[in-house]
Amino acid sequence: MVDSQLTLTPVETVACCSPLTAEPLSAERAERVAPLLKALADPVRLRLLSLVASHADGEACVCDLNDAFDLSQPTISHHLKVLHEVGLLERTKRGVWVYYAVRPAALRDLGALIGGVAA
Amino acid sequence: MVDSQLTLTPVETVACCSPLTAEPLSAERAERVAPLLKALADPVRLRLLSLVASHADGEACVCDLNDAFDLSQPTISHHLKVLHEVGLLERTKRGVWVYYAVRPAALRDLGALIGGVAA
DNA sequence: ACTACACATCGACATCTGTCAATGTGTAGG
DNA sequence: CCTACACATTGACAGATGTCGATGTGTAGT
Repeated sequence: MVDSQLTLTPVETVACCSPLTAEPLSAERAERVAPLLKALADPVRLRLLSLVASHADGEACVCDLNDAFDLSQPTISHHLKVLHEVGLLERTKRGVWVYYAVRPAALRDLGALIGGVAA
Repeated sequence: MVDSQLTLTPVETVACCSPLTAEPLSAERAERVAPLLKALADPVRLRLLSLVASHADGEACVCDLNDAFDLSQPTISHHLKVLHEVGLLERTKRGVWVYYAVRPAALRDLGALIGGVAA
């Protein structure tokens, strides 16, 4: 596993092309966009992403995120992994702590794809 | 069942407030936004929505949509129902045919929520 | 080394989801 | 009425998903 350095994350395949409403989405592109939306389509992950995004330096420690939910630590870890694998969250380890940060471009592109705002 | 006349569709609960990145999403709001994204988070439904949106008059007959996929008619009907229930698609019956049309505002608001463009 | 801590992974489980074949419902023509 | 057609609903089933407890991994302090 080389992580997102060499492999193209789903989010990177969205940063192009016209919005949903402009022309029929090809089957291939739909298959690549869907996982991104699937990653977002969960209340906990939505809140996690929002929490990280609206944090002070645009990043948040897992320990903080854990405390914000009535869920087990493995569950939070799982959700963060999903958001990370899809390319919506960056992962940085500093000492014992792990920090997640949003990729603003990812959200912007996805929003444009759905909302129809010119990319 | 009174349909979307009296009950508030998920999509209508999104048309407000600040984007994900502005401030932490409340648990309640996350619970209401997630179903919308869940409805979108499927390759077939993405293509259906895109097909309808980019159709001539902004609406498309189910018969046309059926032909665009290698899926059974009930399956397409199911996906259209999901998109309709969540408020992304309007449903109109004319004679024997049923036409679906996108709600532009719904997509715009959802895109703004994700993309961070001011609502 | 040992312990404590932060986080990830694993295995198991109940629930949700996409799909189909079969059937139902309503509309229009003969 | 009876048939044909467009679409919806139902029931069933395999596969995906969210959750947890238990365990693994790596880092830092004593």
